[in-house]
Amino acid sequence: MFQPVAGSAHFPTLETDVIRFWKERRIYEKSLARPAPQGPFIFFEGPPTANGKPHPGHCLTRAIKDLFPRYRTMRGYRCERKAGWDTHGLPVEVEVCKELGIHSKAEIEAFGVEPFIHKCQESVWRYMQQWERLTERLGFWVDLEAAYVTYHQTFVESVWWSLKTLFDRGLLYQGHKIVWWWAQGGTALSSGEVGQGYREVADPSVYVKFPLLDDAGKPTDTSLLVWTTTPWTLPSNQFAAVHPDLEYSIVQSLAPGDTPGGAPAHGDKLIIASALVETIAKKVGHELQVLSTCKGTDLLGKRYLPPFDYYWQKDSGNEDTGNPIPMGEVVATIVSTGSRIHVAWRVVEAEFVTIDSGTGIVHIAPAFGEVDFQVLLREQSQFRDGMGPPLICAVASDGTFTKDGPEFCRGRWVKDCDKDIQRDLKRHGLLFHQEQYLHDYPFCWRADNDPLIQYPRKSWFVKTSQYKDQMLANNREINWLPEHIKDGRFGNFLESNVDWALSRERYWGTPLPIWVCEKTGRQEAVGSYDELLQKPGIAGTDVWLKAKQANPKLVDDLRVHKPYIDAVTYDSPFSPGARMRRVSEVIDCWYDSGAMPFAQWGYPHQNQAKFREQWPADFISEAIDQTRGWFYSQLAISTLLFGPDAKAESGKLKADDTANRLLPTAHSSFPHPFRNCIVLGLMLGEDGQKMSKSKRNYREPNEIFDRYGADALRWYFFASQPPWTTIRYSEQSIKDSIPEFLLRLWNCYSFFVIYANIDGFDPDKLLSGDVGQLDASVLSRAKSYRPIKERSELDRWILSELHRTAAAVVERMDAYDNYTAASHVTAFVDALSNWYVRRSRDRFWAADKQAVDKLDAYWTLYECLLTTAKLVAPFVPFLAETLWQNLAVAATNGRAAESVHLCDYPSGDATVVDEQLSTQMNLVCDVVSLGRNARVGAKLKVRQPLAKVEIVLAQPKYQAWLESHAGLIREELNVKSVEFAAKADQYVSYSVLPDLKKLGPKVGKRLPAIKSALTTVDAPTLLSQLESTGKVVLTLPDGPVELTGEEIQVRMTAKEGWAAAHGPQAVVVMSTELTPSLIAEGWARELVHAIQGRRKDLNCEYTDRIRVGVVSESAEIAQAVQEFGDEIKGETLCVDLHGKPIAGVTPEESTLAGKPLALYVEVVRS
RNA sequence: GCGCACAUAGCUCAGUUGGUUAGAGCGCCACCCUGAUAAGGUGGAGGUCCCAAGUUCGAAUCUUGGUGUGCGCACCA
Repeated sequence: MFQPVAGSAHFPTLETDVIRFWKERRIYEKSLARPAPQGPFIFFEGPPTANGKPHPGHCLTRAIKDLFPRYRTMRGYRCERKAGWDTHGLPVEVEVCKELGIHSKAEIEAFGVEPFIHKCQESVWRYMQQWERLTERLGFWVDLEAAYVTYHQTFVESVWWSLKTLFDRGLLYQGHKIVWWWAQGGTALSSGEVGQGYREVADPSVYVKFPLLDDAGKPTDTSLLVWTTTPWTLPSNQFAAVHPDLEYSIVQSLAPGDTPGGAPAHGDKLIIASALVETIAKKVGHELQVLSTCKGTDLLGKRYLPPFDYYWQKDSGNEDTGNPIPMGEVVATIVSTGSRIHVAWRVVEAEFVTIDSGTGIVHIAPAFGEVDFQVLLREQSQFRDGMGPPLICAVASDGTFTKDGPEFCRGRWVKDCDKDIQRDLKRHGLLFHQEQYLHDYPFCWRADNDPLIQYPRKSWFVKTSQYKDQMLANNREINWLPEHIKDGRFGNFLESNVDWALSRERYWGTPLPIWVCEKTGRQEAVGSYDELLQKPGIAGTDVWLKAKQANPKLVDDLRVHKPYIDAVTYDSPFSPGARMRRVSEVIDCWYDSGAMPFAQWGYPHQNQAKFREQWPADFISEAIDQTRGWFYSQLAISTLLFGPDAKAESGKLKADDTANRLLPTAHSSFPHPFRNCIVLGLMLGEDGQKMSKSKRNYREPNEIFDRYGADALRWYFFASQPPWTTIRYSEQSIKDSIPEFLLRLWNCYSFFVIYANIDGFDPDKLLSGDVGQLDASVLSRAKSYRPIKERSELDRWILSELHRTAAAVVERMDAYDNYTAASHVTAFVDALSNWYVRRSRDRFWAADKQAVDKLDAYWTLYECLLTTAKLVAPFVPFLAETLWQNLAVAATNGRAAESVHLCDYPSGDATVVDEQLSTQMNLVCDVVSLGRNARVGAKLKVRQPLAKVEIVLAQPKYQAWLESHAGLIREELNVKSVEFAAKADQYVSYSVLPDLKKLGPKVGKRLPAIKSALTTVDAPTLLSQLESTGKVVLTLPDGPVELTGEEIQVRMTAKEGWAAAHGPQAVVVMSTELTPSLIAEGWARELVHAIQGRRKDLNCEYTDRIRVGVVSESAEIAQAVQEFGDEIKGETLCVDLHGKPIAGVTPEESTLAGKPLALYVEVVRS
């Protein structure tokens, strides 16, 4: 017996039952324990941060991450799913700061790094419960108990190992980086944070003269004119840059009062990009007379006097003569040419110089601009190490001028000095022009009034740029979905690769495991905590021990974090008596996530075999915002660590370095660490805007689950668009997936269960022994089960569709195309519901419970439902489980597979698929649909039987087949006979069209002529020609052309005046003549309809018998009752039908055949 | 500025290697069917397939240019 099924389902309730079932029976664990003939399917979980609330976008990610592992598991793979949490980073610190009401690093230090870290560690789990609930409620099967956590000691130590490996290979180095710096808070900001803080402000815009020097180093009367909106950077000027290809003009500034030819004032011959002469002349309001022009290249190397001379005058200290030499005079040898030039304050070239604004000559202050800094690096690289220009910077990290700045500025906030600097320039005759300039400038997002400045910080880098080609090669082997990511966004991103700035001057992160000798400055990387403890003269570990003693609840993992790890020092191997101290930085938390393929296992300190087995991933998925994030961090780390170089390098390292002997070799060919990656589109809110808490443009996931259920949400994600499109969150669409799919399947299921129980179709009795997964071979053992070949066409058809669908779904799912796969499923469920079940209803209702045809119908529908449950299991795991638990488990008294998720995925039996049958059934559907269409046109409702339907086929070959389905067509269209019109000229007009696809390549340019010729020639003539000769000959202006029957198509159009409709394959004509008998039958059908309505009103059971009295003055109704009484009784389970009122029964009054009708219906109580 | 993607019905989206009359669902209107019934079916209205040029016998589809949107990168001296 099947358990009775409610007519309408409340999916959220069913789903929570299923969750409980999975939990109690440990179904996920059992699914992992299944035999896995296909081997492992490896999945990596991109760690979310539990520090923020989950939103619908996370549901999409987690749904996709569930779909494919579930699918693969059913396909015979073993897919472990280790959860993970991203726990480090600035967002966590910010959250804690908010809570504490503090902002800056100074405030954190004042609060105390130790308690701060404790708070961070606690804060990480703030929304943990919500995440876990969401994960479970969505049906994302993932092992939360075994989750890796990036702050855990084992994880940190893996990261350390990898960093040590990179350090030992010379791939981790210290350098400078120009960062957006929040001086007041003492913190660098990420580009994302900077992007949030742009605001339009008015800054001073100054045009400054840089007097050129002659060969003797004396100022000339000609100056470079440079432009800047940050006057405070001028004291740190090091170069002036021009574009080599631009034309520059030397102009005479004719200020009011000056006269051409008169003695020019000091320096007022100016060099400006020719294209900007006019613009600048207009700005200053007087003429700039062009004296001569030159190219940018002609200016290269020319020396100039910087506007402030502190550094210019400063003792360079790098000459060995003993005599002080001011920096302005320092000369060094260019390695490549051997020539000696001044190292700074000269004109250099730069491609980024434009004529969009300014003067075409750019003031270069390398300390305060990323590109400026690049110029310095390039200049430095021309000289021998240390001989080139040093980085100069007159600003301290708190944003004030140091003693290297102009006297009037020292100790003052740089932006406050702009005015005084302008005044000073003016006094020295160097200020050519000044104005206000409106532009966007970044401010700190945490302190609106603090402008950010670009500032050089010491930073640690991973030399990723050296591995660009290998990363690109690795990328080429990855299967990206959608494909364009590979060469598009991700490929481009790799192309423009720069070294990874790894360090962060923060507190809550993986500490950079580098210890520095306090005396020599030499560095050493440490690969684990144990390794550290083995160091000679180890000290400072007591700081942690004391803290733990004082507070035993402290999580042990904190021992590898700040501030405890900072306290650990040891004897320097580089200098006797010196100590090794850790650098203060932590690392970018993206490195943590990118290290997860090995760090999740604690590799190589433990689980070495596990890592080798679970690497690289077959499948990962995240949204497109992870291109620069997790996708990149994984690829970069893996390529550097496990790429072709790694093995070669490891050979050179110490033999006892176990870590390096453990590099994975089994899969060292690209791609790694992931082979297939679905890049999800961004999810936007209902309003098309980015989802944001403040806008409230989405609903909490939990509310969605409670209202519609997780399956509705999942199906919406999987089936409504390819996953990589930008998806606009739509609650209505989620809601719609219920009637469109879930409920439709549910209806088939509930229909089946209702009638199977009524008829005693009980698999428990029909099937003996082990029933396993109730697949075809098991079912075929059952009593009353007949081979498919022996069943009716309708059964064979739906089973063919079923297996065809299964095969198609598997093909698409193997290609990670859930969208197309889902659309195949939808089409099948639609066919099952709207054609198979509907067409088979009479068979299920047949009186003879043992009729072969009836049992065939049960077995067919049963197999369809069982297989569909398996097919949809990865997509809508809850509904699938609900179906399975009743159809398979309950129905066999628990002998079937415990869960649908422990079944094999159906892949379709090709021997059951009958393509021809599909085509033919489509034709029947078309014909029926056209017939209904014709009825609508003639206003003949389907309840009114008609004498006949005439069908005109475009292709006569299907006639015989359609004839064999006349019964089906008769029923659907409610007609007495089906006929095929041979001579259909009275109903149909023909036209002949070219088959463009076939004809195009053959006749090319003559196609339009043929097209029009075919419309002018009489179609019947052409057709008879075709019939007799097998071809058609057209005469065109440029000669005759011969067309075969293959190359033309005949189109039929129903003529006016008939109840007819036409489609591409057929014209269907309904006979409109009504005989008294037909009319009477029509009334009988009306009566059946009315009686059925009554039954429903009376809440009759499906099996209740009734007595009916039909009281009407209409002779037609009486006639109908008399003539079709048996039919009426049969249809309505009526045991007694007469024309009299029934005592004690309230009649239903209505009108039928134009006369009042009183309908008495009474249930027969047994 | 550069790159990637997207632009098709009121809404959400499909549209296979270029091919005849561009589809689906929802919504709207009309009708129908109904013991699966808070479903189902049929029909209708609704499209300059973002614009322009080109290739082609033929373009929603290919090419080029443009417009708009989203995202990313760079720059903002």
